[in-house]
Amino acid sequence: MEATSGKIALPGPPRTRADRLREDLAEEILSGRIGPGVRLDEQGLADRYGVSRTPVREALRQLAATGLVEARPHKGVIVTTPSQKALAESFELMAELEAACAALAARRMTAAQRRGLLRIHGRMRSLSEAGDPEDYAALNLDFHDTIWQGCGNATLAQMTADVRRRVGPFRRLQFRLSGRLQRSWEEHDAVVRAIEQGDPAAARLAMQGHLGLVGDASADLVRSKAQGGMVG
Amino acid sequence: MEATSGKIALPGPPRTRADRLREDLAEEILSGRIGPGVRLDEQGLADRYGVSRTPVREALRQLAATGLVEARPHKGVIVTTPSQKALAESFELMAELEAACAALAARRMTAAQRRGLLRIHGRMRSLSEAGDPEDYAALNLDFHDTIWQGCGNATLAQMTADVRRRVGPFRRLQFRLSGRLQRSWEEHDAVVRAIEQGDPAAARLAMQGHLGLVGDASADLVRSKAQGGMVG
DNA sequence: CAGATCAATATTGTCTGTCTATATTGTATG
DNA sequence: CATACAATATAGACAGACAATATTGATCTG
Repeated sequence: MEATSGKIALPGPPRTRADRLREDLAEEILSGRIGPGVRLDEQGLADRYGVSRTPVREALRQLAATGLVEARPHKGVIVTTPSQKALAESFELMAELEAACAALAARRMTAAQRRGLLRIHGRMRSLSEAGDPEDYAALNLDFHDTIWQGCGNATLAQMTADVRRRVGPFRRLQFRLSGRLQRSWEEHDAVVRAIEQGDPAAARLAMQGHLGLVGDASADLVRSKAQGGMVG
Repeated sequence: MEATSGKIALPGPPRTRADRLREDLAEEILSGRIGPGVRLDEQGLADRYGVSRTPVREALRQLAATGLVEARPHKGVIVTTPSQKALAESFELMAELEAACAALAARRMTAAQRRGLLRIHGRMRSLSEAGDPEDYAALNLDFHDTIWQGCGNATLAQMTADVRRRVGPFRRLQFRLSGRLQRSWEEHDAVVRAIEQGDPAAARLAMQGHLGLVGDASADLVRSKAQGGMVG
């Protein structure tokens, strides 16, 4: 998967330096190596990467357009530090998008895609029983990716993937992993069953339930309480 | 509403020339004055706007990041011409987002927001009966905007507004207006009633029905048939 | 000594000019 | 007539400089 725009699979490697720079920076930010709030100095980056300021500026503008960094005139760009509120909103948005994918997937997934989903789902069962959070998390991405692809709407799939990527670095702060694998697998199971039965509504609800946002008050709570913070 | 990023309300006017240029160009594209497929010459734009190539390039990069234009290395940027498939996908995405907004609004709208919605809804009834598509369309935006704001999730609201704005120039190509006002108002009425009753599921379904994507085969059709075309 | 005012500084925004790389076009040649 | 190659135009990138502005630090005043 490509770094910045999140395009699923591009033919050749990108050509311009600005593109490469943008992807490098995006990767460093999303992996946490650069970290929120850090200021990105134009000349410094130019020196570090051995290019002039021109491609650096273009890369930064593109990153700013994706929301990964924040640029204010004459003050430079900094890696965005989402507020608690903004994070909660993004999680909720992600849940809605994933749920929409699941609902559409229940109607449109091809037989091959369903087989693939079942295969992944089966492997995850073993990992959940064995208690292997590492590999489980890796396959988890495949699981969701299969559903995204199965929704038959590349635009929606792309947007869902993008949102998930953006909140990715902050997921660990909100989820406790240990012991949750079995629970997670059971929630996945509900999604898989709904898709198998071709029941969009059930698939939507199951996915929303999996992402922990069915009727819960957490989002509403954050919404009413947390006001301040930075942009996201 | 601001032009490019779609931010709802900014305090001061933007400062850098690149920002202004980006907004001007976005406005010209969204209003249809520039039109899909048109090539945007850097030097030409620089001359036209009395600036150097630098801010022009940055503006174009930002527009490319939003998907309004498409930039390929050494070939210049052109206004994106979404394929039929991409358009259908965007409409479906918009419907899902609007439906999510409606569902959340049913749970979270404040009393004041509900009053505002009812007020707009009432005025639209008169316009629909009078057969005034012009004013009806104008108020229609307010109607949906009220629901976006009422969902209590600014991130979701922003994304919904952005998607709607992007497909805006193409809506007229797919919708026939005359005689549809009454039907539209009735669909709105279903949404309003669901929100009034605080029924998220009903609100979601009503909104999906309003946007013409409940169980219909149009999207699936386009998906299976239309393959070619340009990016979107 | 605390606080405010203003100058020095650093960084971004922009310009100009130049050079290079690549896509396109046109021409010549087999 | 088709292909290969050269000419051209434009985008990508570089370099240096200046302007605009935010930040910082020093100075001055109460």
